[in-house]
Amino acid sequence: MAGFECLPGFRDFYPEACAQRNFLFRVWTLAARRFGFQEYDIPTLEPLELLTEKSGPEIVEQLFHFTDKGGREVALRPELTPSLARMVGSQANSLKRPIKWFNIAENFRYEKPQKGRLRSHYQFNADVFGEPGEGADCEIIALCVETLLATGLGAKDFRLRLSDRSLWIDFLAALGHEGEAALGILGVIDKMERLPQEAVLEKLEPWFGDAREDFLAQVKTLVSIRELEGLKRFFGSIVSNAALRERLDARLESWERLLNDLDALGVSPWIHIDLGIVRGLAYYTGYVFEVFAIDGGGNYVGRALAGGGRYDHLVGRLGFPEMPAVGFGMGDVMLGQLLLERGKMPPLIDAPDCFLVVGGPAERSIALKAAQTLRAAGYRVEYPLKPVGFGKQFKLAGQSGARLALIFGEEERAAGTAKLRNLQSGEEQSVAMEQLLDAVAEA
RNA sequence: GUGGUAGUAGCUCAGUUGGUUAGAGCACUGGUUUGUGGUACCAGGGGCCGGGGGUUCAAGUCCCCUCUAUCACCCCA
Repeated sequence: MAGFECLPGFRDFYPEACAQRNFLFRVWTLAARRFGFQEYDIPTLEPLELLTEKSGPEIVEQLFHFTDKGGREVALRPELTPSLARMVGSQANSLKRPIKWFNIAENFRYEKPQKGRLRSHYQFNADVFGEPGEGADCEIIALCVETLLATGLGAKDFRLRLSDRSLWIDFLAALGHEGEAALGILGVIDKMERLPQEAVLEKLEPWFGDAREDFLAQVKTLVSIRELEGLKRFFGSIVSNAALRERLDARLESWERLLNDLDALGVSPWIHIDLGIVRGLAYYTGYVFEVFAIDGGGNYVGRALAGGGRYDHLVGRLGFPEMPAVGFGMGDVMLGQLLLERGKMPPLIDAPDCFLVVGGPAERSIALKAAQTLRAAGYRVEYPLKPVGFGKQFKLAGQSGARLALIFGEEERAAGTAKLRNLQSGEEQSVAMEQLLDAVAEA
């Protein structure tokens, strides 16, 4: 315990943990590429102002920030959306649309660490810019599901809860609540799942007064709906003016197209309509979703594995041209924990292809030349770094997980050969030194 | 940032009402073993008992502070 430890909320990645992390990176990258997303990257350090612009000054308390030697207020990025908006916004008129980009990066946040939530985590982000229709939402949602499936998770491991802030906004508008009031009410609905009913009613009081119990009953009905038909019935019964009626009908048609496309893409088994999800962040404008792990009984466990949605006005609000956008983020901490818990983390043994057994000083340079030849050909080759007895070397060869042992002893040197042993089958063969590469290739 | 619980070897833990020089298993290193395997046997290295202060003849053990982890809040990438 002496000496130094990691800063709180940070992690050292020993080879096994590093291999697991890189496994996630690989899965994320390959999934994004299959969907035609291009990788981009942004700086780790950003001007403080860029980050407060989006989230307000309160976020400063949750940032690693300081003044640099040039007197600039800077901060480690807590997320990449503002930087991404800058990149996209700066080139808004010259980038070919739809813009489909992804990134894997370390993000930082100064807050009390907890399980599944550290001060540094890696996050996979994928976004589509420049396409306002639900086709972009569909692509994002499908990518999110396919990415999780590519990690090895299955039908009974997770569920994507799909909601729609646009429907909520229209619903609240029909009840006479718009703008700030609507956002405040959505904030309460976001917490509804975790709060006792009395607390929820109390929070609703400012907007609904004595009608709050009726409103809550309506909300409960809405969030329990799991079928599109149910949504249609619910919103069909809402009393509203003609303009609102038209918006609601158009939105429900968008839902229909979205669900059809998701079905065609094969991901509908994971999609659960659930208007209980509204996302805490105020900038979401349309479809929003969160992915949760589920246990054997279908109950949600832990924090969200991923979350995202549409944010059509954020780029504009940051001072760039208006640009519709939809995206999601997925962190390494929760996902890694889940894979380990469910036994879905693949064994990531970094075994060499060949382990060289070296007789004595006279054989050593022969063995090392062979090592060089094999390594140059792309094989992973190891040998003992110091003189070790034969018996011990075979033990090491077995422990290393290597497929082949190549034996360079006195007898072999005399015959101008090496002995090639298959460590699984135990079969051995002598090969002339000049045949070694071919023999290894065939073995 | 607020509250609950915990901290002994790299890991999992034992350590009696406070009482000699702090233990086990696993892991690691070496040996048995200079020509054939992950076994077995033997040996070894490794601990400011999280840190600091206090009580006591005596503290891993009791008290206070602090750090760290974890859980619940707050908040959310």
